[in-house]
Amino acid sequence: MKPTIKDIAEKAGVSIATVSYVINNTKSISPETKERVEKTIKSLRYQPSKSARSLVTGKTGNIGFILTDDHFLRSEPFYTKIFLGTEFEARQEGYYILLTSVKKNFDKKDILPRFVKNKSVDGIIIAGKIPHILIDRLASYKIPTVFVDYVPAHNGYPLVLIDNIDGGLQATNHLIQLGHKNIAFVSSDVEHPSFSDRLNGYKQALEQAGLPVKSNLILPRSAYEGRQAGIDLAARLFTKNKDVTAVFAGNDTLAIGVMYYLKTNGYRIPDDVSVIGFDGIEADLLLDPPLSTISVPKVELGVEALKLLANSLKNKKTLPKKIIVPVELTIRKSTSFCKS
Amino acid sequence: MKPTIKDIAEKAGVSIATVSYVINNTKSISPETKERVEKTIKSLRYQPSKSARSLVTGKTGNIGFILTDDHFLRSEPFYTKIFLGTEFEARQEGYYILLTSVKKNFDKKDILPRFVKNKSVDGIIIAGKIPHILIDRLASYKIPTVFVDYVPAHNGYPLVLIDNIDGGLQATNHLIQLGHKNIAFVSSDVEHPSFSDRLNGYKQALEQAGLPVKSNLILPRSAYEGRQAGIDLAARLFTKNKDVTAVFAGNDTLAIGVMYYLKTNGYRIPDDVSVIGFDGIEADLLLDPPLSTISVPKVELGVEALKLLANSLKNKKTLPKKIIVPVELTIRKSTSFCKS
DNA sequence: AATTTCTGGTTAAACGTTTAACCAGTTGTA
DNA sequence: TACAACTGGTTAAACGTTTAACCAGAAATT
Repeated sequence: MKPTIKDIAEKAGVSIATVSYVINNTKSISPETKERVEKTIKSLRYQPSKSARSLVTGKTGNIGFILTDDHFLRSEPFYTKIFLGTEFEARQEGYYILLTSVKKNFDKKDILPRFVKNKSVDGIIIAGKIPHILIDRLASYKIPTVFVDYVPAHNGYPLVLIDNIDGGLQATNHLIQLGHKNIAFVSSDVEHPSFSDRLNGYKQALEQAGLPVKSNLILPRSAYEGRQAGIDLAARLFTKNKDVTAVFAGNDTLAIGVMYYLKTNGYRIPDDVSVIGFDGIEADLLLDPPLSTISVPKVELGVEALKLLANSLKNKKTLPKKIIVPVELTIRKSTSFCKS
Repeated sequence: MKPTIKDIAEKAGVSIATVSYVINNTKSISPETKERVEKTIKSLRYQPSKSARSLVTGKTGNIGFILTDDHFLRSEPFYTKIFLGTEFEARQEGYYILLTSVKKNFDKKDILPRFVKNKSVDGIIIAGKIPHILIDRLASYKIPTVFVDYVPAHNGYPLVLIDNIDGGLQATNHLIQLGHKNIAFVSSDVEHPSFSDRLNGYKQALEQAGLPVKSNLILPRSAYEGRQAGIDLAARLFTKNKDVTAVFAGNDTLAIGVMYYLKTNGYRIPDDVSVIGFDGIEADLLLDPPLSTISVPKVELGVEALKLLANSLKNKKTLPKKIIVPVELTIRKSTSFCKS
């Protein structure tokens, strides 16, 4: 049988309260007793019962992790890595993570994750863009929540974000330094706060360099998704603007679409057109040339999210906080000096 | 305050035991009382406390899901989809899933997932190949375990498997029907039971067709991993055997490596060499031509694993069972008639 | 010397369920 | 008629913790 706190108490010759105080070190106990108790705990391989504990404390020791299934299934393991970071940090902090995905098009009729309905989590981490209606419905449960890599419309939530503006700046500056003047920006959905920030970085970089911001070179959205959006945007861009020599794509998936369009239409990369992405896709031998990109420390995002949540669960009084993690320019082969 | 079973009992004018019996319908209760209780439950939005429940039943309501981190981070979301299936089915069955990854090279010094050490799961699902030492150490905890997509050396475990032999048969038959005679098989690690089964299917197909099984066309392992292994194997294969017209790769990643080698060495696919993979990678516009493959119903694998585990947790007496899920040939553009 | 404060501990209630044991009434059976 | 067997319910113990309240003795303060 699994030993209980009672077994420890008896074997160590103390009351169960003392054992509890030792475990949680929540009261001053003499060093001798403390050691004696700790020894018996070890010798019996005692592990406190989580259910008994949470029954009395009202805490579950669980944290929910929510993302949309299309994000979860993205072939580039972006959110998977964030999750990995979260789960790893959760071990340190003694939490379990309940991972659940919701439909991208979550609507009224859909049911909320079970763990929020019966409150079997102490807090929630939401990764990436999720439907607004879901956020609203979640809010009514008053469970502490932190967002990673997404800024919900209603603020007041603690956030862990990528430095998208700076990333946009770095990407654009890189192209500017290579001598490019006609630099385009493409995005599948500029409503998404990440994309709009990247666009802002792009604009700032151009202004700082004294280059004009041309609205015909900014394609903020597409009717398509994923790579197809990149193809679509590139097609629209290059049929009208023959003088574009560089493209900053809002993310790597778009960039891949753009590259696909360019290659199938006779452009050479980077000789005719330079392309840079955003997200830090792994170097991939199928991608020819390898894509220059803005690298994002995904695991760290997840770690920070959990830390933030865990802290606010302990101190109760943490103000809504915002953590911005820096990004880094990764130069590969898809960008080079402007030849025209 | 969250309502408790007591609130329900009072409002419905019965004892808490009755409420409990209604909820779990574990005793005969008159229809009228039953309805009255159910109504009050609804009206107060009552949800039984998981911790109280598991304290007395000894069941946690959780299931652990273990896989290695390299599997979890594979860019093709193979195991991610299995997980999705498991998690989805878990909702139906009322379980939560605790997902955790272990290092691919788990060894003695590494610590076991927390949820097994303090027994906060009722059962475990293990997806894909995991280190043997981990399996052994897990075994000592006597937690019901099912394996998905991997056959551990020690048997007696319930298994949910792909029909690898049949897949090998189908792939090879497809090539044979296209007129190929010199068909190679490449694998990164034939110790892995999946690969050895696929190889067996390959051999069976050849024999049934009256074709010789040539050992020089079977490359069972590589010092490399992933796509690099495919490149390595193709190089070894084609420098020695000029007459090979078709390659059956043990999985899609290998197949991609093989294709990469062929293309960069002047072979046309499928005109000079046909290539078929295994796993059912999504059609991908970067892959030229799109890869013919054996499609695996990943989500279903996960669903079946959870069902199997859940059943054995309920009936206690389920014998070690083996569930084989069928696979399907997906013909795309990387295979065609033998031209030589 | 008398009082207060601190130290290191104990006792017991509480958390919200499940479930064995019991019981009164009703129905069925010999 | 007497008794057995259901039916539909109740009572109360148990699960394994945490923690407020208490307490005796030692140390510190007046």
